[in-house]
Amino acid sequence: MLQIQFVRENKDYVIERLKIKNFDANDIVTNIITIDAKRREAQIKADELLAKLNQLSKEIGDLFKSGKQVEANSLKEQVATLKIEAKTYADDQERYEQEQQQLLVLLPNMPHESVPAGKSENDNVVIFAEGDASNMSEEALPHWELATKYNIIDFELGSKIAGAGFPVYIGKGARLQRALINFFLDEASAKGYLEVQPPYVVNEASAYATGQLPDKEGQMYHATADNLYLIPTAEVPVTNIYRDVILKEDELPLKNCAYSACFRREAGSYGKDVRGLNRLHQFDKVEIVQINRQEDSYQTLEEMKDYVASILRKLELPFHILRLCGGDISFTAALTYDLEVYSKAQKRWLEVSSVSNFEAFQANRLKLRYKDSNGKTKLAHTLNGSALALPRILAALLENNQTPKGIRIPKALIPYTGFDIIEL
RNA sequence: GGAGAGAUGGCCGAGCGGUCGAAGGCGCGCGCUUGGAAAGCGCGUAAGCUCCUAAAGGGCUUCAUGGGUUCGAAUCCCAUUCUCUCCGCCA
Repeated sequence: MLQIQFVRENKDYVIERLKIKNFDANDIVTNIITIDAKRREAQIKADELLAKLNQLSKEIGDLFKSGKQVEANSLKEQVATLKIEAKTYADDQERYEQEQQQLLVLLPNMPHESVPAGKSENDNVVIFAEGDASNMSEEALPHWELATKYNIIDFELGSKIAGAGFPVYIGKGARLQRALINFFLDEASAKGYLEVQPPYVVNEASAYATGQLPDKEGQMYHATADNLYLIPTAEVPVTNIYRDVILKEDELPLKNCAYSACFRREAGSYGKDVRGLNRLHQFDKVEIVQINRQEDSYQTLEEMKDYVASILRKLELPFHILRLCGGDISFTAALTYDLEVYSKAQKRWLEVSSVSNFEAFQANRLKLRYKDSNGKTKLAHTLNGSALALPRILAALLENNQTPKGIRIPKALIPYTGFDIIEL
């Protein structure tokens, strides 16, 4: 959520910036500013009357104490009418506040200067590429066929138990999952990220604070009996650790990593995108989160991007890094890098990580602040990224490492898997 | 799930319906003291909104959350959430 004070003081700038995201903010911003004026007007009136009420109440108290019952009672009558008046203004104020809030949450975050204009993913800019992204022979199998051939993932069995998009991993497949999770967590810990294990469900307040509610309600599984939501990413519970928190400056940067299962309804997805492991309702992911000073957040973003790249390198996967254009960047992000791995058998790039700086956009809703060296309280900048999501990594590993003998396990993973090949 | 007790500032903890944004302590910051440190002493130390060009200063709100009673609520009443104790159930 953008800060109202900033929007009020930089109306044209905000509208201009949001055009990069192909978002026409003119009407909303104009509306917000009108309501903001009314809101403050109502507050001034309400505050004035409340101040008077407080004053009179004190006088009444004093009068009672000194035994002047009659005067006290006549003051009481005055107060009665004042109260009604004050209530009207206070109600107005609250109503405007809510209206303003409802509009404010409709505004996306402003993109960073370096975000290229563009309409769709086709306008994203490749800023880095590494590894051999050539295709394999025509006999190469896509991962869903490899999964069946080697009996390591059973998609039908998952459908029987739960539904489409809930695969069952078997034997070396299951073991490989566990290896990847441990590998990712160990790498992150070595890089200074403190490991946390959060709940897999969150309450309404948490879902609102990170912006899943109200707009993405349909994308989350909802346990209605207890009004809990299954997390779509560990970002939600981990970021909420810092809801309503004021950090000390020397605690920054704050680095957390977390493994969690992630649950997404993915309503509206279809076709080749959902084939095999490409899009699941339940998947595993290790998430990295950083909280930092405003002036340091972009350096942190580079560091996080490079860190994720280093893991892909260790897994010997060909990848490239995209700077997302205005049309493809998410609602909440100011700048996002996508890391995509080349899947040689599907002959396409698979998004395996998204690393973003949200600047103060999330922190504003979260009320996540820090005291700087002057003792001033400021909104922190938040960043996060997948490091990494398992299914597509698994897909690429299976496809890219298929050989006539079996599926080769990259060196870095062997200590975790305990085997170096998946054979028939 | 049943019965009871509780929720106060960064932490501990006090708080007859008015003088309480809240005693006292700890912690933290600054200063004095010291060769330096500790101790000691002094001062300071919540957040949000708002008025003011800004600073200074003022106003309003906030003692789990939401409502209510009252001229006036941390204090009384109701609901919700959470914590603790006992019972029940149970990985």
